Amino acid sequence: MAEIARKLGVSPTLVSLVLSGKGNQFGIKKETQEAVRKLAAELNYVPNSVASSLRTGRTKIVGLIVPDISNPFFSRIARSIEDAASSAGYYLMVCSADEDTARENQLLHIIRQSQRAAGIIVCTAQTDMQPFAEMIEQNYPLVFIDRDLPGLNRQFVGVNNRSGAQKAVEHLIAAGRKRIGMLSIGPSHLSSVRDRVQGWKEALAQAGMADTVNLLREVPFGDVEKATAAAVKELTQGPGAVDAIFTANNRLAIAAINALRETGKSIPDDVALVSFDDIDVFPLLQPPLTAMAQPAEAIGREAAELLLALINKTKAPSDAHSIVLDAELRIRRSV
Amino acid sequence: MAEIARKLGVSPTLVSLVLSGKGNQFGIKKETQEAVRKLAAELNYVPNSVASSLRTGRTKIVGLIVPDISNPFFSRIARSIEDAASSAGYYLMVCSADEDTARENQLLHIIRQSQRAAGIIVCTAQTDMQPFAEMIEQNYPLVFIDRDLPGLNRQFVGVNNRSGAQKAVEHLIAAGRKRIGMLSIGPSHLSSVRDRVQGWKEALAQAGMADTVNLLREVPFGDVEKATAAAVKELTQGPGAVDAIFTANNRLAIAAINALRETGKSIPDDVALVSFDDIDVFPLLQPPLTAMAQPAEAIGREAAELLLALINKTKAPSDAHSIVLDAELRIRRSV
DNA sequence: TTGAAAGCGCTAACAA
DNA sequence: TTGTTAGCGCTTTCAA
Repeated sequence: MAEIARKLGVSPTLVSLVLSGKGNQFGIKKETQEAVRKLAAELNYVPNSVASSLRTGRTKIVGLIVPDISNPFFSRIARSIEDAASSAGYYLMVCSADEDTARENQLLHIIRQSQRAAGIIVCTAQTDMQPFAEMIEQNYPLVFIDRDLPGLNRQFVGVNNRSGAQKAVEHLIAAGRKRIGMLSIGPSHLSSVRDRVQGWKEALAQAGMADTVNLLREVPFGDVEKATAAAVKELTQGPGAVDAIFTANNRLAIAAINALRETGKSIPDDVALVSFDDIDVFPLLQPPLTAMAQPAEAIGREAAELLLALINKTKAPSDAHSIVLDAELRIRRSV
Repeated sequence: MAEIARKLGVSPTLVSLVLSGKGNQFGIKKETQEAVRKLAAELNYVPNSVASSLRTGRTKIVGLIVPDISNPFFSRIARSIEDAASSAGYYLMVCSADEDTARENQLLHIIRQSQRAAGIIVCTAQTDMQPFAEMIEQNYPLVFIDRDLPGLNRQFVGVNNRSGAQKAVEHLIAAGRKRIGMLSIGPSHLSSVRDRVQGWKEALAQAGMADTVNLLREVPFGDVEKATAAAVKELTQGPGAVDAIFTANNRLAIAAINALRETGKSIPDDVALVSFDDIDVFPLLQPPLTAMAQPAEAIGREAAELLLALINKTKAPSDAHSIVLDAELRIRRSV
């Protein structure tokens, strides 16, 4: 910048003003502005973002904390956040916390305190509100996605897990299924998982099948494949065997399919299957899998827009706000 | 930092020295060091990374430019880069360039000039070496992944596409297939795609089947589904119909499966199918799909380590270096 | 064993 | 319409 100023015989201030688009506002002559812009382009000048951030106290980076960026659900969200952020001149910093509360808190703290990001979008693994409450109180821009912490005065973007799950189970009931088991991750305190289980229960209750709520099986995070195999085996055997399974996410669905094949059960003849969370290969399976699709792109876009509004203070930080999108039942042939 | 110094009655210099681990090197009293560290912890002090970066000219961010972070291949790589980077105290900034050369160059230029990242790992969409040549000459830390630009004095991490493709096609030949078509993306200048086509050709030639190189069909980026359907239809019809198809990536494989189903061809009875690039659902298909698996995690890890070495100058930036990993044939039942 | 002072490159208040 | 000056929070050199 100094070089431009020197070559043009003007002050660095003027150059800064012009290049940050405040030329007219400060009434700088059109020709001067032209000259500055021309020389900047010739020299391939790009402002040092570090210096600018230090001076202004703002940074053009959006932080994203998710359990695992290699999970397709989160990488799709990341992509759409990136798109929305980049049209506003922001970049995306991605962190995987691996469902580890301590790691997540460490990331939250460091990213914020070190001024690495102007705000954070988080899919939290915890139920402890305290770390977040503090950030929110201090008006740090923060948006929750997918998993909510409803007690907080927070911004949230996610899907309607309860009604989505209900819709999925109603579809099974409408197809004449009488004993509908559920495979979930757990024991879980995560709002998304809890709400899906809740939706399943409500659908059962409304159909007068409340007595089958004992057909819930919770599989630990760490050991999905083996534990699912065991749960499926148990659910599909004996006199009280299920004739349908509803899974809380795509990983459980995949594990369940494998387990059903191993035990020689046919889908949908012996057991119907519906997954919450659709992925692009489910249509390719035999039979193609019926699933609740989540609008990952919309979640990312809405979350990014909300965060940018908070950063730019176009949104009062204090009013709690939820954007709840609908999941869509994609009927295929596994029911 | 000033606060810590004031409360302890020492200078900011001393605090900085202690907290950046140079306490012993400067011979600062153990007790003083202890006191500084203790108070810093109590105050939850985290250094302002922006100020530190401005002063030192270094930043603890690794830039990653890929065509699309929502593609599972790249999100898996991103995850492993993140892991390697974060153990060295670095964060990951992710940018999707969407196979758009102009966008990619803009990102490269801005990220570098604005000092946003200490180095860049890139899966490039272009063949123009000039933008890269300049960066490399100026010793900017740069590592290529997946797609190489072999004329350059560069660092590269990827898989052996040629020999991998050859292995896949040899597997088809060993199974008695006589007319092996290939579906590729194109017309493509990308090293990875080119090398896979080359491997296919070489395998054919070595088996005395060089006359079937006309069974290559190139599908444009933008329109994979429809163009693949057309290509598959053409390849599988008439007297010269193929009895096997080798696809250059997983998206083409998925499109090919759909196309084969639509035309009523059975896999593998009518047409055998092998995909380059395995994804986690291929084993679930009927039949489970034989594929060349790429070690995405290893690619990310090696690339991150190479980049960090460049950043820390433990590696002389001038010596070109390639890490070429082997793809692995996962034999399932589509052949 | 510790401190003073300078300066990274930019921007914002104030002055001219 | 433009320039001067100060300072963001840290690190590094040099001095004590």
